[in-house]
Amino acid sequence: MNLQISIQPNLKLALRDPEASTLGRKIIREGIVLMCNLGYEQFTFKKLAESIDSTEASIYRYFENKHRLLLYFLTWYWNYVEYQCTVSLHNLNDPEIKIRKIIEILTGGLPNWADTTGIDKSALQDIVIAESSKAYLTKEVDAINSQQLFKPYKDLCHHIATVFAEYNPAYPYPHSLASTLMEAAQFQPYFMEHLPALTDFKGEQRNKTAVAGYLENLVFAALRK
Amino acid sequence: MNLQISIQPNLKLALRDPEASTLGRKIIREGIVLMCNLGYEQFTFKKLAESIDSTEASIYRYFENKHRLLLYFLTWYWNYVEYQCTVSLHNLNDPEIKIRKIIEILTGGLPNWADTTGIDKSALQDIVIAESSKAYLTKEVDAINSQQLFKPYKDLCHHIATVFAEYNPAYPYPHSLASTLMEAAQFQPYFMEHLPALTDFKGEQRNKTAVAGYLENLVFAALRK
DNA sequence: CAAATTTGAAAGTAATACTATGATAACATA
DNA sequence: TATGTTATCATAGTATTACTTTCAAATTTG
Repeated sequence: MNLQISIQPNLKLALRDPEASTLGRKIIREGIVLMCNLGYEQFTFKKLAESIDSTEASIYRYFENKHRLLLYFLTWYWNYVEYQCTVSLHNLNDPEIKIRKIIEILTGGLPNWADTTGIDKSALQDIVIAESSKAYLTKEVDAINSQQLFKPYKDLCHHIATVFAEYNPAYPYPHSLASTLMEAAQFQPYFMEHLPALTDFKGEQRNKTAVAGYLENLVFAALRK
Repeated sequence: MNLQISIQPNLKLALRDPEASTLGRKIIREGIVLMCNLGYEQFTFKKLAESIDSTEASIYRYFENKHRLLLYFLTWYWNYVEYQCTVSLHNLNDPEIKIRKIIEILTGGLPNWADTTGIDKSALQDIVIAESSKAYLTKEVDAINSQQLFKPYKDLCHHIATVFAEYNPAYPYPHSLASTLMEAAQFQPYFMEHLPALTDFKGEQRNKTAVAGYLENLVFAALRK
């Protein structure tokens, strides 16, 4: 059996569906690698055009600007995480185990399991860690939000909050705890690598397991009945 | 008695001390208001020059680029918060009360108490909320860090972690909890305003007290002995 | 095969992020 | 008060970014 899953970000994000053409797919796949390497600020459509042997104008036919392309990447990622959560939690009843699973998914990097997409998940995860905040920390946030473009992120947050409520229905802040968890799962590994003074993870344990330990401790403490 | 406090960001941040001249002080004071209004991306030295009736070139004699200016603003802010914590915690013995005070300071906005600086603290706080992450989420992070330019932020984090350790010496993640707290104290009010689905704070309670309640609950739960 | 669509190639524009230079104003010292 | 120093202004200039436009060639689709 070959499970074909297709992760399709909101169509409003792109001017035309990039998964429907060779050029479009190259924009996404090379774009992820290039943005990961250069960082959002240094990344330009011109550089991407060069690296895929195409032109700036052609890329502009797919995406209005690089902020939309970033949103497309992030949407892809959050849809993928949501999908992973849905699959992983499917047969589980115990909310405690569900929460552990969620934290594992959020911190664990994406398994390349069943990957037929050709998307470099590890590069994508690096983009999510380093550039996510730039998606919403902009003066355009309200305009973007009113187009529902943050829906996958909000849906995942709500999904997690629902599991928290299942674990402890009396806890008053499930959504805030979920968004704090999602943010911390990005920031703590980044701090661990670049600003270790902001964490308690020492050099030798530079692995995601340590972060997961901290987050589990935090979440279960907060939710304790 | 007139307490004169002077908050001086790291000198390496500026090419010449902006507090030592009229123009320099205008760059800081108007710069804060303008960056708050336009957001980091739309803010330019040219626009700032126009709004203070000076020239781009003159501003470049004070700051290498706008990222340094942002760092200067943030450093000012974190030094100020550190100072406030030092003063507020001075006569307190009970670590529980200290923690409540810290959360109040982190979420409460800056009182304009004893203000002789002419700096718009409320605009500065908006910059901290919306633009802080852009200070370190850049490919230059390691270079900047090696110049000690994140020291005030790291010092405050360590200060808070120390109070956590005082409250519960056995807690294994005081620094990560401190950085998570500092980040959440910025993000939750931002989410409350722009992406309320990521929080549990409803429209009518759009005040910082609600966020403080969530953060106290979270921190004390994590630190529970 | 014809028509429609996509892409490439090239050029152009406005704004950004600087750098350079010479003139003038302010200021400090002798 | 004269003189040297430094800060600021005014202007101009460069390279890059973030796009837009146009037209021809290639490709896809009906």
